[in-house]
Amino acid sequence: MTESRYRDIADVLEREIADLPPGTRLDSEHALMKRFGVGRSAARSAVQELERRLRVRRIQGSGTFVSERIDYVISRDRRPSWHRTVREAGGVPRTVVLDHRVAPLEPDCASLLEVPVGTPAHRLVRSSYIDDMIAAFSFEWITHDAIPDLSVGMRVEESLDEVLRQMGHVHSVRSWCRTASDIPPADVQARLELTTAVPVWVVESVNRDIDSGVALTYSKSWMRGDSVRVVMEIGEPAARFSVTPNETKEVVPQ
Amino acid sequence: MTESRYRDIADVLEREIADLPPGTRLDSEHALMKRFGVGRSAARSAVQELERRLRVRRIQGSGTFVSERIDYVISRDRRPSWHRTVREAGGVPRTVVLDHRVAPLEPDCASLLEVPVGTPAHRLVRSSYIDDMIAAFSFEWITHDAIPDLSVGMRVEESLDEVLRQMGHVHSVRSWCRTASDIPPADVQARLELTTAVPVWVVESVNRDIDSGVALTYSKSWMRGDSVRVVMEIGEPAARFSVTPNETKEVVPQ
DNA sequence: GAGCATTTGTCCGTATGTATT
DNA sequence: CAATACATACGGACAAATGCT
Repeated sequence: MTESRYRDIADVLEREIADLPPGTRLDSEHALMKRFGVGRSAARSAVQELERRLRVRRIQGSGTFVSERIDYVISRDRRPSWHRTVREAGGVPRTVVLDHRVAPLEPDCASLLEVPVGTPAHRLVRSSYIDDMIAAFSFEWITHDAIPDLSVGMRVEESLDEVLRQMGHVHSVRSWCRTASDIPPADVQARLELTTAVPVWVVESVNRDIDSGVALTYSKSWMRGDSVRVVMEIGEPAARFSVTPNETKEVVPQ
Repeated sequence: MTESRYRDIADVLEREIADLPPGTRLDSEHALMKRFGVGRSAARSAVQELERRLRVRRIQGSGTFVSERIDYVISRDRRPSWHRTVREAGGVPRTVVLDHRVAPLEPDCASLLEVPVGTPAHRLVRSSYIDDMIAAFSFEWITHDAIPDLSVGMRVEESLDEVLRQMGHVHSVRSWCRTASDIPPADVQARLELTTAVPVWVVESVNRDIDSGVALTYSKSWMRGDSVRVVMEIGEPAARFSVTPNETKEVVPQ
């Protein structure tokens, strides 16, 4: 492969920031120029390389910051809760309601929630953060029957899963889920504060009450790849196999 | 957001190549400079933007080519066959065996295949292509019981699923699967002919015989994001919902 | 194999624009 | 308003990989 100074610099920086807490600011491009004795382009390429590796995110006018990337494991038996998942990974979750209204369900949502088209349901639009860094953007539909006064609950508790438990007296579990990765549409890209077109996670999910089996919520979320690593599992649990497919012990032959 | 000429150029080119067959070569950077009346950096940035959008892949010394991106849908009821999936998407699949040996199973694989540690099994290392463009790289372990003379079958048929059907007389189905997206280790990155560190799919799968329930194969594959869009589904099928989570009808409020 | 043109990859210096603090 | 930091862009140069003669 082609030699490159910027890759060396990126490797050095990657090792350095490995132990730094998320949100820590890196040296500016100008500082890197002086430190490594290179021009602007090499210094800039190095930091962009780290951005491609999902190690940092850059904000114009502000700086380059160590990113926080948590595992978001989706399987039949895990609670469908953003807040819970983030906290278990050691991050501080936060969710902001951008819009909340009660509206009749469109055909797509209605069929997934197994109610007649036009049935009124809560419609939430929210942004989610990890350690105050934007991580996800989502639409959520919650059947009106599950919890008529959703807004009351959402004022004291950010986790939808928790609100449904405490005020709706239902325990939601994932009954269906579809995950992919894609270039988001421009509006979603803007919501995720992405300045360039990169793949993000698309997670759709239908949750039901564990006891009655009644469909409660349908959600469609976009998640930044540098915030979460979505891991999706189907079938019987992986016996004694490690959960992280990160480490590769196998060596490529020849 | 920041204005940029290169984004405009990228948009123009993206529309132009939308209808071109995969593998078609784009204009060189030099040609784009003259055509759009910009310098090299702007022309180059435009093509790199298309690369980030997974629309093209670039090969040093050769050129920039329209990429082929197929849907790879993983669910309980779909056949675990690369060749079948690619062909259904209109692409031409090809697989090359890099290494084939019979070796005793390590603990991890043995437990997933539910046989004693050290049981001999076939170990395949293969590269897979779509329209002669590298798309995937995988390790596969096949229990020796399922098909003792695997190499004979692999000489006439590239699809492992087909070989097992025709020579092993077993019909494999996915019993467990885990999918994620990650920056690959350097050796895998090289195998995928990636010159920069970008996220790729990691798909692990255990397949069993549909009749006896006996575990047949365990595989770990890496797939380029600009070759396949992995879609994974758990739970009951999505009713009348479209399979592609691409189109976003919802409008972001305010 | 050697040589050559083409194409992308890396890097420099410099300048200006834009967003944040 | 000023300073800082990232974003875009120009022109030039050389390196490395590819493909063809």
